[in-house]
Amino acid sequence: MIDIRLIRENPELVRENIKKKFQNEKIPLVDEAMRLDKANRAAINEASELRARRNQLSKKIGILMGQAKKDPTKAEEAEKVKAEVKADGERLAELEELEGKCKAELRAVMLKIPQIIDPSVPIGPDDSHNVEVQRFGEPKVPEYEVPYHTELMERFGGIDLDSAREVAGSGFYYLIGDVARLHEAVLAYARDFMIGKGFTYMIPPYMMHGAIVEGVMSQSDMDAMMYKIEGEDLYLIGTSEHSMIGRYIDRIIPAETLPHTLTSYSPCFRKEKGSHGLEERGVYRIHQFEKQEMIVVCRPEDSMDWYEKMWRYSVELFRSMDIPVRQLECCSGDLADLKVKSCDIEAWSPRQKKYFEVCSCSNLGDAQARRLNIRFKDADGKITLAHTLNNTVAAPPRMLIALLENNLLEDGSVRIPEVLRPYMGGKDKLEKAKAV
RNA sequence: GCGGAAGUACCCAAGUGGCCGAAGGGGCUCCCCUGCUAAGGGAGUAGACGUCUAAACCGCGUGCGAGGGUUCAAAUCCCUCCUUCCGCGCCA
Repeated sequence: MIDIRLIRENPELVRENIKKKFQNEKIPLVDEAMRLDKANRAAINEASELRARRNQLSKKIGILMGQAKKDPTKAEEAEKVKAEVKADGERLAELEELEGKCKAELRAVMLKIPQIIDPSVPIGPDDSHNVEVQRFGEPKVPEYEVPYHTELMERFGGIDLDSAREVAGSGFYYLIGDVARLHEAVLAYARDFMIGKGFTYMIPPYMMHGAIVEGVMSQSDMDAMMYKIEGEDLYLIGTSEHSMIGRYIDRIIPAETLPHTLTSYSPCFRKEKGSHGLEERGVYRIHQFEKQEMIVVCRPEDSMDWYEKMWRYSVELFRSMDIPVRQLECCSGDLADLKVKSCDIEAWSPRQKKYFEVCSCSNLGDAQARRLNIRFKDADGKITLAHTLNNTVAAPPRMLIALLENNLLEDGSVRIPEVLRPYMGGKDKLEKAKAV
């Protein structure tokens, strides 16, 4: 969401930005926004004049009513003034309705106009134009065969999808034994890794009210992703970002506490409406998974530095588990409307011989903050919109795929990266285990 | 979940329809006095948002937990919801 003042002052810049994002159909929205903004302000002005008049006259009535106790003629006078105020009532009600309508329509339009992207963002219409920026680690393909991840997990007696389907449907899993333990080990390690970077660990609510959901996501995302609790005003979170950022709605943060660098754990629940390809079987795309996330709320001038730091943390984390990764920058057309700049960290899959997404790092600039009214206040009293960023630290079910594939040994066992061993009771290998 | 009480500015708190954007106190900021560790006097102290403006000040509008309603007029009356506290119940 951009500042309406930017449209008032520099509509051409906003149109150019829309073109860069290959959303030409949205260009008329700029004029639409200007029109609504103008109508809105006209209504506000007329309505507040009427209100001012009403306030004045009402005060006068009050005085007359007081005097009427001694002088009955004043009561008549008061009645006259009452009639006067009442006469304006209809017009005022009309204007108030108009005001509400314009405001709502304007917001709807503004929500569709994309955030101004960073000049460094590569221009391209869709994800095929995303740009590989850099690789970290050697993407190796072993001589021996690398099986599908579910098969690997089954080898260690670590997964039961059949029962999960029966109990909860497709898109759920039972993780078992060492695989389940490894899953938690990754989370615990990721948590401690971020704490080591100075982030504050947080466990947020896993459910939230509809009003917060509407604040943190678009209606279409909401329909496609969110599970609602029947009969209650509660939704299951799709990522801890939802309740972590929701925490800041309508807040004025004391500037001296910035930046807020947080790392949150939560289960995530997603409907995942849409097609599931062959490569999305197993634990790749599921309705329930767990994730360690990083969230930064900072001053505008610091957000690009944080963006750089954040994606590098992901790279460092994955490299410490011997997983080759690359940084893939989102091009303009693939960049979500709220984002100023974003990149994915993709892990190497020796089986598919390609990289796949494991982390998504985004700088939302002030777009999310404007939408949710997240501001900070300096010592001199100046209030400014904050910048917000988020990035995945680790989402184990999916990243377990990369972990297993990249650490698979020729004998069919999986080496446990050293950093995870303390969380695995010192174990250094996953070995064949019987199913339970 | 049931019953009871409450929600007013940084904090405490008065205020049951009209000179109330809100008494009083504490705290904080500034000034004065006095000086020896604490006391006296005075002034200031909604923030925020919208609008107006080139911008700011000013003005105007909104604002007393949130949202509706009644009324010429709502902190005050009515309805719904939320939160907190105290009992009881239930429960990891």
